[in-house]
Amino acid sequence: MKNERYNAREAEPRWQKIWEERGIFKTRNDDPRPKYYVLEMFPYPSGRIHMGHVRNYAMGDVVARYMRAKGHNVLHPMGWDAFGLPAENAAAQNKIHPKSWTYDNIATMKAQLKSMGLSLDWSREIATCDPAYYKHQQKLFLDFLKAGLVERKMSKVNWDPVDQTVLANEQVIDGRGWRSGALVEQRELTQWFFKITKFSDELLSAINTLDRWPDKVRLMQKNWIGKSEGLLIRFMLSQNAGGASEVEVFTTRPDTLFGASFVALAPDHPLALEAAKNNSAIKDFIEECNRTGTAQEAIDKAEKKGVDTGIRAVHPFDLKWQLPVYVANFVLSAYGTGAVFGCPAHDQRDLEFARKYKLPVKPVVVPPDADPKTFEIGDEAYLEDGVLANSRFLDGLSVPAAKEEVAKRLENETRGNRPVAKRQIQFRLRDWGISRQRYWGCPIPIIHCEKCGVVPVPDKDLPVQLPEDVTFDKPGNPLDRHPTWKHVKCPSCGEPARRETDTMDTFVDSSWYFLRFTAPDANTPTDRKAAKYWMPVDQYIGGIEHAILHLLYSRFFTRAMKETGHADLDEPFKGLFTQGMVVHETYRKADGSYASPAEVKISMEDGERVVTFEKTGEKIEVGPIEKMSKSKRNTVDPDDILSTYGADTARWFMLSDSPPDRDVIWTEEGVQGATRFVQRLWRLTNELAELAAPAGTAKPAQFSGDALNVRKAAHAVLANVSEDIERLRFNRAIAQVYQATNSLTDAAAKAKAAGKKIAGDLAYAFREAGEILVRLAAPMMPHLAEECWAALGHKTLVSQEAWPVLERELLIEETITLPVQVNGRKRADVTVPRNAGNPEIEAAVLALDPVKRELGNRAPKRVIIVPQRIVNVVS
RNA sequence: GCCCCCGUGGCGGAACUGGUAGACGCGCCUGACUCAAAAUCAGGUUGCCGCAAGGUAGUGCCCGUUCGAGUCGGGCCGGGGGCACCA
Repeated sequence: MKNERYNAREAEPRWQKIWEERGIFKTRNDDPRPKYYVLEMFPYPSGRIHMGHVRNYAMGDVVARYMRAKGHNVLHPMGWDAFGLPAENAAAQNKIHPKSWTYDNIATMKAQLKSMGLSLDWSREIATCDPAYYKHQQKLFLDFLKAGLVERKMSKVNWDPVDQTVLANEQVIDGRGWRSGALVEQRELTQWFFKITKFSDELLSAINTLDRWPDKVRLMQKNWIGKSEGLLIRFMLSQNAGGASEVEVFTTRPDTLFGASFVALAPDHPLALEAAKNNSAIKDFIEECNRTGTAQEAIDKAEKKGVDTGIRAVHPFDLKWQLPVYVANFVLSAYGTGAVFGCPAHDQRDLEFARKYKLPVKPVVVPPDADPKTFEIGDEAYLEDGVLANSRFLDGLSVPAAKEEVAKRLENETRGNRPVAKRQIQFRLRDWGISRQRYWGCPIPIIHCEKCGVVPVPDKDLPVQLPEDVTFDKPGNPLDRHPTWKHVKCPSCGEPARRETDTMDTFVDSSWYFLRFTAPDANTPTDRKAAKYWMPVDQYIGGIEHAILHLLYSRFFTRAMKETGHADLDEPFKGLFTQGMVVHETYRKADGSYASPAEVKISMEDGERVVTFEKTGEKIEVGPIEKMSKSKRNTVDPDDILSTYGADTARWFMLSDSPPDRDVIWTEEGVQGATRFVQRLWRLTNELAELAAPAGTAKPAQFSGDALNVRKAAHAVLANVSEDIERLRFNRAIAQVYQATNSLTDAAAKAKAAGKKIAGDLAYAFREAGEILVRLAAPMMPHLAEECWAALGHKTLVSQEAWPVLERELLIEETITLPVQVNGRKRADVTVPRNAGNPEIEAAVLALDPVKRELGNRAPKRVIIVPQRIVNVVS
């Protein structure tokens, strides 16, 4: 045994089989131990797993195995985010049915995940495309509908002409569909919406309770919800314009009202459209704005443009003061009222607009130390805090006081029986449109009847199943053109009616799967008892790309499910961790084409790294390190890695090199290092198996010398690794394991070199240290750890062993070595008893030669002693 | 344009609340074993001066606070990410 190399290829499947046969990762809902729910974002079954998955699931598995060893009942499930457009695209291209394409992919990827040796409870596996899952999603939809959380409304939608589908605003990137990249068109459609805005305020304020989320994600969500407090102000018009006698604007800066020099309307504001009726310049301008639309946004950014409508608005505080009303390209119709008053001195966009059209620029807020008479605005608006000026009764007030004063006065002034202004809280967040004109999604369980209108599908008829006989040869929705599927009888009146042919956004599927995992076979969407026991997810791990949408929708869903009696909590994810990407350097051939890592050969010549194309020997230029992608050909296939090096090596390396929230660079050398360590730990374990006391030997009463040192080192590492895993600092945990391996290897070599038979306390210490080391490595390298555990003479599985118990007193040293500085510069070390008093330490320090040399004949001015830390002598 | 994050050896990165800068890994160099290679083992590896002991500079740049700054504050420079022309 001793001289054999560890053979991962043979050992890994063997241990996986044992784990599976004994069902040790199956989790029960009625286990008395404290619960711990660790979840990684479930994958889309695209075909094969990629390195990002390996990293993500390796992290989750470390947490799961660690918490299990710490005595928790751990839920660690896996499933498939299985609906979505790629399946339909594959169907259209390769004549494979989306269902078989999806399930084939699931089978492949499941086998890949299994070869990673993850401690998953596969009995809870979910696929969102399974009618057994989406049946409950349809029930949730209907319950939400009943509870007033679903709404059907006409709305202008982003139409993706390539995917033939509607996109949410958040799915439009630079005016293009986020998947297809096609230019998005505007269309009017009747859509189903989840009323997420009902929870705007709560979703925002509860972010403050998510203290185990990354600050970055919390900030992104806050910005996305976008709360702003301001004032709605009515501006009377000097003449009626098409029946309108006023225009309402929203502002967060009512304090700057006396600096107003114009009013601006969005291009599709009703008043703008009215004004366009008999003014071709306005009409042309509006058309120009519509034509350029969102796609031209970036180009338009530079220039603020507008057209004077000729209409004049009356200043709310001065009936004689008239402001020109413009239609402007920089005013958004979807936000606020679609109209603003322009205050050029204190808004950059307004300033640029005013300069272009020679409108007045009057500062009304000036820096506290500036003279209002001479303060002028140049190319930049003044956005800082300051004191009000040129503002009549507001002069001298602070900005908040002025805001308050304006609000108070205008609220109390009525014109046409209504107050001139009212306070308003405005959110950027919009309702979540979920209708998709696609086949491969969860059908919306609604029937449209001529007589009865919108009729929910009765619960007993759920699920509304997708028909399987569909074609993908034409664009558009196969459900809509299916010959029979949509024709049904109205559940209410029995007359012929038709089904809703839209399916749900796939973000719906992933908004509650974490709840379903707690009772995957329940015949209601959730088993409330199980959900109550397991939720919230204690540690959720996934990519930063889901920082906004998926997480926000899940937070909404959890609240909506609470309101409809399916759950008992608001926040689904107590701890969130967002991992970095896996990146790899890129290789370019002379002709500019990319080469894959598998095709190149890397060698060292005169200390220089030389990369060549293996087949032809041609030189390769090493390009920047980038996210692994097919187009750059810098991907590494997990299957190759797993079959060459084994799962433990792949997992180890994925966790070792970089902090988990940062990108990790995949390098061949790094993997080699990891695989070397596998062998080192295996050799050390076998060495220890010979040197150490047999398993089960009674603990000696006393330890001294090397035995004590071995124990101290082992327990110090134990303390650090435990803390590092708990804080998800896997790279540090691994560095600690390396260190422990080094010191134990040295200690073993020293003991052997001494030539005496190792017995007594040292033999025991070696066993203890070895067993600690193996268990510390186990969450990261579970297969090797099992093999080592067996080699140490155990019949049990290390996967089921408890975490080593820390003996804290071993961490306390009797003497401590303090660094000694003179004037902040390290000059020496001093070793003193742990509880030495300051005078004692000072005396010892001043007696040191380097200190005496630095001080010369002078007496020290001060001696600063930081307990247990450092001594600094100031001369 | 706005907001956020990050700059530490040849490389990835350590350094808890201000307290020995460079843990650990990779790479490289030297040596041992070997006919040779791989594997393994031992030693070295921030720059500069020095045989060495040691000294000296050093965490993107400048300034400040402090007995003491990679860490805190101000101002720059560079890189990355997010976004909303959001009034």
